[in-house]
Amino acid sequence: MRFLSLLCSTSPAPARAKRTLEIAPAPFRRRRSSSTGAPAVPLPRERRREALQNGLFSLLRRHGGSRRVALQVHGRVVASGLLLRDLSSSSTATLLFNALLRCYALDRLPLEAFLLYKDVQSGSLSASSSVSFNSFTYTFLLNSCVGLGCTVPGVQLHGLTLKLGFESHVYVQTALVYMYVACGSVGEGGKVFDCMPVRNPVTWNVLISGLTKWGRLDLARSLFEEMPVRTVVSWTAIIDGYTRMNRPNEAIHLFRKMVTDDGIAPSEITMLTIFPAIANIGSVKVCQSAHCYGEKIGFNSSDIRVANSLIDLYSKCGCIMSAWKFFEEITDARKNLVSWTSIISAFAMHGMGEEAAQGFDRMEIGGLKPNQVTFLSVLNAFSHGGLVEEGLRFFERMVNVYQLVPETKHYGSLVDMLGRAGRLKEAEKVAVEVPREIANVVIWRTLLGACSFHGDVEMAERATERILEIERGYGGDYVLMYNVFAGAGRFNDAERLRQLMDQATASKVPGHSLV
DNA sequence: GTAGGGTTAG
Repeated sequence: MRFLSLLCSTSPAPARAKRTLEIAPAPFRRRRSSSTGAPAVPLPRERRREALQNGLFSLLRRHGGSRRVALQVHGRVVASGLLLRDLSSSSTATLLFNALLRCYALDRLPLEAFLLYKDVQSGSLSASSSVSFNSFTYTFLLNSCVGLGCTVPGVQLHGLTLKLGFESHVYVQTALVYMYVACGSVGEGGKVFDCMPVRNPVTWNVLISGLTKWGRLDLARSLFEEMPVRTVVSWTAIIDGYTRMNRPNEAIHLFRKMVTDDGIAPSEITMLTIFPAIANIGSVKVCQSAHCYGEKIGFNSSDIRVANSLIDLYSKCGCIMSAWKFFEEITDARKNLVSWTSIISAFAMHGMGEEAAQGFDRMEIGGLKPNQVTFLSVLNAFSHGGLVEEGLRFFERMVNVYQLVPETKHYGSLVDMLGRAGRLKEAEKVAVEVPREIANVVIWRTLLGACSFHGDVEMAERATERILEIERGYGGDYVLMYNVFAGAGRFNDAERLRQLMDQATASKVPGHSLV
């Protein structure tokens, strides 16, 4: 574990760090007078320590988002015993300690946060504690708990904060609501919320976002209507809820309402939230006006995520040329891996395998390293474009050159690609070779589809067997298999299957077109 | 020196 090696290390910086960050003034370096070159009088110990604390603190502020810097500062704190000693309570020490916790909370590193807290609390870092815990400490610790996926440490902190008298502290209580709902304990979060004597918009937003995240859209909506002051975050959260629940028209309606009724300007995040809703309704006109708005307000050029999402949006609205044109307008320096993956996936959607391959090559030349998502997009492009040999070659490259472990979807794409091309034996071989831990029904369903298309009855039976081993309730499988039997003239088998389907009480939802 | 919404696959 990186943290433990840090603790044991005598070196102030973690071994993995590429370079040690320069902090002025350095702790044990003697200053030289600039005029004479003679050593200056060393600062008193306390002042020297405070200077170092300040240096580390401002370093954290400047590089707040960097995990490497946080770990380095942590290492420095441990190695130099900075939070230790017989000082009376020092505000700088507390400041530094909290800032470090904040970094861990933002970076979702609960373990590091708790170890730091424990060390200070137990006194191994603070002989008579120069650090005093305050509301900030508990806010950050609670935020660190998010992502643990369990509320146990959070519940303990909850008790502790009550004991310490933070029961009406808005920040601490809001952090509690956040911790509970983010960990899935929506009811507990609601209880804390209900008991709060004072709330602010963030408190409401935290609860609303948590509710939409867990699909409780109606409850979120009523809170949204009830809240006294709605900010852009509130609107974004509720819009996102509708988008996720596949209710794009309501999402777009709310977006318009936000701008016209409340006069609130959408943020970058609001744009990111509304794009999938626009893609869902597939309106080129709305897509274009979203593009224009982004240009006007500057999001398209200031935030690469907005630009990337626009590529995807154009593509999903059927405008591959606009997607391509917009992509090309982004300067190479701004394009990141997601930009390239988005355009490759756009080509994939439109069956343009050659273009996807060219895009991939250009990306590689530009020095970007593809990930699993990039490869999945490329494979899908080859599958939809019928470029089987290229697909197999890229799969091999993904595993051997880039050392990426294929996921179920990569195998699924291969099966689809081989199956479409009628190379059923190879497709079945891939399906059989999928590691057991990640094998799923989709792989076999894909193969069954290909068998049905190419009329291979025996293989279709084998695929159906595999599907039924895993899942029995999906009527589509029976229908496909029925068609295979019927197509081969094996009407008795077809009838037997239909009875089997009735027994399994599988139901097939009748197909319908949205167009 | 606090807290909240986050781009690509499907």
